[in-house]
Parts: sequence; C-alpha cells; structure tokens
Amino acid sequence: MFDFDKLDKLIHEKGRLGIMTLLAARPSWTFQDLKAELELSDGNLVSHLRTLHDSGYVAVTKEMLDRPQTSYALTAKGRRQFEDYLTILEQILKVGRPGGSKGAH
Amino acid sequence: MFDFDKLDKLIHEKGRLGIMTLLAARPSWTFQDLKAELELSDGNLVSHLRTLHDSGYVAVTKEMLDRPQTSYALTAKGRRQFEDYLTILEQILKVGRPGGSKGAH
DNA sequence: TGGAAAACTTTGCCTTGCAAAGTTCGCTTT
DNA sequence: AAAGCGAACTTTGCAAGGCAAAGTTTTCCA
Repeated sequence: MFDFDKLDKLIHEKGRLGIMTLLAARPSWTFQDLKAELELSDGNLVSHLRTLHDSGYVAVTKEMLDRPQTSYALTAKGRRQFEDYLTILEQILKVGRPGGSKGAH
Repeated sequence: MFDFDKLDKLIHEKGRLGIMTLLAARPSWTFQDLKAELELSDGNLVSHLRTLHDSGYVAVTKEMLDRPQTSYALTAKGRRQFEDYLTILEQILKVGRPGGSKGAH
C-alpha cells in the first residue's frame, strides 16, 4: 500500500530531517545559519552533521575568513536519498488523506 | 521556515507512522489486517497500538466472533494530530523541493 | 595577554525500538 | 472432557541513539 518501511532511518529523525530539508532548499549553508534556523545546540548539530557526512549525504567545506566558517551542502547521493524520502512522504499524504483535499480546512 | 520540530514524536516513528496512515485511510482495521499490511511482529504491533491508545489517538474495539477480533480506529484527537503532522510533511515537501515539481522524474 | 566566537569532542543519562519467547482466553475438534 | 489452535497480549533483555551539558581547540581582535 505504501513503502513506509523504506523510510531512510538516517533521514527520518527530526533533527536530521530538518537539516536535510534545509540543505535541499538552498545549495549551501553555514553552520551558524543552520544553527539559527533549526535551534539545535552546537553539539547536537555537529553530531547530526557528522552522521550525515559519514554516510556520504553531506559535503563539508571549511574556510577561514574573519572567523572560522564551515559550510555544508548535499552530495549527489544525499540528494537522491532525500528525493526518495520525499517520494514516500507523498505516498503517505496520498494514502493518509482519503478523498484527496476534501477535509483540508 | 518550517515547523519540523513540531512533528509529533508519537506519530513520527516509522512503525506508528505506518499505523496512523492506514487508520487514516480507512475507518476501521482489524489487528490481523494491520499486521499483514505492515509486516510487524505481534508484540511490536500491539505495543505501538497501546502507545497510541494510551495517548488517546486510537480507539479499540474487542469483539468475539468466530475468533477473538480486535479492531482499531482513529479518535477525533488522533485525526487532528495526524492532520497536523501531514501539514508539516507538506511544508517539508514544499521547502525541500525548491522550484516546485521541477526535478520530478 | 586576555577574551570572544566558531567548531568540535566527550561524557553520561535515559528513552525507546525491537526481537524472542511465553501467557491467556475462548472456541473447536475428537 | 481434554487437547489443540489461533488471536491478542505481556514480559524480558538488549542495544542503539538522541540529547544536554560541559570542556577543548583554534583563530582573530582589543
């Protein structure tokens, strides 16, 4: 009926889902911008980003400007995986809303 | 930008997300039908259903036909919560797919 | 030299999912 | 009546993983 069990565990976690969504929305994000937008602690944000990087979903760029600045972007793999994830979200919306947009306020 | 942190933890878990989606798709499901559709073990399915019931998201009906048969349905609260959840999924789809359906295969 | 900010590490707690095995209960069959 | 079966549920134990808090390193600026 729908492939809910194929939801990528790495992406399907609130914190990382937030990160992946932002990274998909815009080509590059600084650590500070992600932190401000997602309201996560330094430690948790770094560790989620490392998890995603270790899995090859996210590319990391370190610069030294005025201050040190690390930027993050999706890799091709990350983008593919996220797109598959979104496809399942669409299935859920379709199945979970019988009759289409009937009940929408 | 989007309320990813408002994703209901009770719903945002693969197993229970599957359950809630099915319950939203059709008024009533037997335990056996849920089990067949979701391919979860008895124990896990029961325990997820209990979690949802304890939170007032799911109503339980026990009958004694040929065999014992327990059925499950969403409560009004469960439906509301799930609808809110779906709303956030829509935000994610919108934000996570810049340019709309541009990249869709 | 002292301090601030960015980025990252470490530690520890605690929740929670999951698998596996066992239990209860009512019906059916012999 | 006794045995067996299937549905539904409980229990136990393990292991993964999120989260918070505090500490560390490095570079720039006053």
